[in-house]
Amino acid sequence: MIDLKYLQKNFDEASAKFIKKGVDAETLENLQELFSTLKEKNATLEEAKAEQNKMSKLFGEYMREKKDVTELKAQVDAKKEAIVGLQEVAREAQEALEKVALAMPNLPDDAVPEGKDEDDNVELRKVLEPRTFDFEPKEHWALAEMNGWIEFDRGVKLAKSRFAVLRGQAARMERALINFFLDVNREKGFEEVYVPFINNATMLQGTGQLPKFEDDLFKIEGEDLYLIPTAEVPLTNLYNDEILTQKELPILLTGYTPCFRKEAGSAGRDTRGMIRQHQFDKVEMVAIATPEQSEAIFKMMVENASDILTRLELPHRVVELCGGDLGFSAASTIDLEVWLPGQNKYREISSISNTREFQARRAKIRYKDGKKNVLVNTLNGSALAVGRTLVAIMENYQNEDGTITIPEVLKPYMGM
RNA sequence: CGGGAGAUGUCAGAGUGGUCGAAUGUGCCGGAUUUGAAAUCCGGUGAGGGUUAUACCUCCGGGAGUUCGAAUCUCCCUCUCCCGGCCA
Repeated sequence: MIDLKYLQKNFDEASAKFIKKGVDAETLENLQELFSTLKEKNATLEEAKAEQNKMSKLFGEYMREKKDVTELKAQVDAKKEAIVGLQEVAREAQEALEKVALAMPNLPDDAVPEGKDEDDNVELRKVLEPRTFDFEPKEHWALAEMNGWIEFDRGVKLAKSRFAVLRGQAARMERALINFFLDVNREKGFEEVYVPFINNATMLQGTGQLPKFEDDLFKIEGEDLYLIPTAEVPLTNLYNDEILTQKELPILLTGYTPCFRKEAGSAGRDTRGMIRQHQFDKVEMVAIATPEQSEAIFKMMVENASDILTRLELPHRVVELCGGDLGFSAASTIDLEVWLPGQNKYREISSISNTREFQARRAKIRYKDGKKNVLVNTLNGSALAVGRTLVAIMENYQNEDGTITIPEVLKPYMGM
């Protein structure tokens, strides 16, 4: 959630920033209006309540002194009636504000490049040269079929489209990758955590998936529960509504979870292969930090994800997202894109974001700085998306006969 | 799923209609004592909103109700613990 007090006090500055992220000025004005209305209605209501409280106290005194209370009672009754109306007005103002405020994206950092979509993202650097092939490299779905690694049709049979089955070596490599990622993250100081794959609506609101993106989530029927779309949700919300001590920050967490996404709105995109599935594995990094710590941790997280790709000898590039391509909760994001020779392009394999206080404000995650409670900064990033890594290995490590060489670093993880 | 008990501040735990945002202990912070530490003593210490700052409002699991007044009474829900069933 954005800081409404900041918006109220620095309206022009905030508008300029929001425009970078594609929010129009009208929405902002509306929001500011709703906020000041709420404050006004609340003030009126509270004043009335104060009067009622005062009279009730007096009532107690009258009783003790055995004075007549009929007149006082009439007064309180009248006040009570008035309060009911005022309460309704205040509640409506509250709801109107929340509806708009919870749907507002985060403000982008000042350093975020201008731009409206992924074409305006800025490539920061390339890591490792793509290999040159003396044959036509195949796409992963062709390799999957040749090796019997992935069964798309049976995945569809078991569930529906965009589900797949991994078999034999592919299934083992999936598991090897998870272990490899967790081990590297642990080396870098992240604590390994195992969490529920189903979270309640409050948690989903805390990290920003709800209320705006309900259509992207798998909901459990008849329950207030959702399959998680990313481990960012449970890992960050581990500290939902908590006040941490400054000593324990930063908290660095890593965890493996499957992720479930409806992929609403991406009909027709990446329908072939394993790039975009309803269920996929991911190892996630999450950091809870003070505002002073968050920048350095952000860089460290990017380096770590890049390092994992390097250890797998997978060529990739580091891309800074422009304002228009930033996700809902992010103040700044760096994507890692891995080279896919079969598709002849770079594809996203990791996305690392600093949400600053945006999620912390929604999820009420604070720390004690002296006497004051201060919102933390929360950061998250993949290290890495497992299915897409498997795809990248297949395409980059393919041989002319369609076989796939196992990357050196994975051999111990696959009992080789 | 069936039976019983419970939900209060960091935690433990009192409070059963007004002077209770809440005793006491504990934890934490500051200070005294000490060469330093432990022990001891003194002081401070829940959250959210609101205000320049006070006032003031809200919160004792959540919601609805009774009452001039609710942590305290009534109803519903959720969760936790114990016993039993089922079960990886």
